[in-house]
Amino acid sequence: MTSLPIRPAPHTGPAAGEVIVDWFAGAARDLPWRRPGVDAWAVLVSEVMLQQTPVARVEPVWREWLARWPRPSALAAASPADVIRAWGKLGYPRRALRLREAAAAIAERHGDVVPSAVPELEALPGIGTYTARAVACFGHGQRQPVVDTNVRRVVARLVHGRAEAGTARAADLDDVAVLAPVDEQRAVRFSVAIMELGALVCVAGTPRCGTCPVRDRCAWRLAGSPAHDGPARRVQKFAGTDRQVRGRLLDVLRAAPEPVDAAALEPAWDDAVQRSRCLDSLLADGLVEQTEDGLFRLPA
DNA sequence: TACTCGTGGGA
DNA sequence: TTCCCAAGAGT
Repeated sequence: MTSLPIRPAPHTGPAAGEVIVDWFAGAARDLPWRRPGVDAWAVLVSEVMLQQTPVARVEPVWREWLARWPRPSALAAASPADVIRAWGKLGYPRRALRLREAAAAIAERHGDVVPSAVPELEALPGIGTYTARAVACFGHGQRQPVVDTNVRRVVARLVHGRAEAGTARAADLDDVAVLAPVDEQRAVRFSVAIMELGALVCVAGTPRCGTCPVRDRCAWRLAGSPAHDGPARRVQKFAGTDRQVRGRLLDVLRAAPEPVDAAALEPAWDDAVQRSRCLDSLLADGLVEQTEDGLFRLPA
C-alpha cells in the first residue's frame, strides 16, 4: 500500500489579498506621508528618500524638505549645494540631484503638477519601476502593482514557497497584480499593505510568522519553511570602498561655508590615489565643482 | 546581469 | 565586534 503524503487541506477562506488589507487596518504604522491630504509631490519626495534608506532617518528630512520646497518648482529653483546640504546624511546623495532634476522636469513639462501616468513618471530622473508605481498608487490613488524588496520577499514565501526572493524581474509585477483585491479602493490599500507586511512581519532576518495574517496559506510554511537553496547573495562591503571615501569627502564639503583647497580634503582619506579618484567621480556626478582658482565646493 | 552608489541602527 | 540590511536606480 502506498503512503500518501500528509498535507494540510487547501485554504478555502478569503483570498490572501483581502486578508492582508484587513490586517493592515489594524497594524499599519502612522507614517506622515500616509496621512490624508498629503499630495503626490510629497509622496514622490518620500519615495525617493526611502530608496534604500530606513523610515526613521527619512521622517525629519522629509518634513524639512516639504516645508522648504512645497512645490516642484520651488525645489527646481534651489541650488544643488542647498539641496545636497538639505539631503544631509540620508546617503546616496545623487538621489538629491536627481530629485531636483525631476522637480525641474515636472515644473517645465507638467505645469508643476506631478504626473499620474506611470510612463510619464518613469521618464523622470531617479524614478524607476518601483517609484513610478508607488507615486501613481499612493499619491494619485491609482490601482497599480507596487513591488519593492519587501513585496518580492512576501511573494517569494507566500506564493512561491521560497525563503528568499531572487533577482527582480518584470514578472514580479504580475505576481502581485493577481493577489490584489478586485475593488479599486481595496487594491490601492493592498499595495501599501503587502509592503507593510514585508516590513513588519515577513522580514528578511527571522520572520515573525506567529503574527502573520496569512501564515495558514503561506506556501513556504506549508513546505516546512525550507532554507534558501540558491547562492548566498554577497554582502556589500563598505569599509575602504570608494563609497566610503566619497562620503567622507562630501562630508567635508557639506560642512565648509567657503570653497576649500585640495589640502583641506586630505584628512578625509589617507590614500591619495583613491582620494583623487573619488573626488574626480564626485565632480563627474555633479556633486562637487571646482572654482576658477582651483578650489572645491558643492555646486552653486 | 551584475555592479556601483551612503549611512547607521540593530541582531 | 561583526555582519546584515533598509520603500532602488542607473549603467
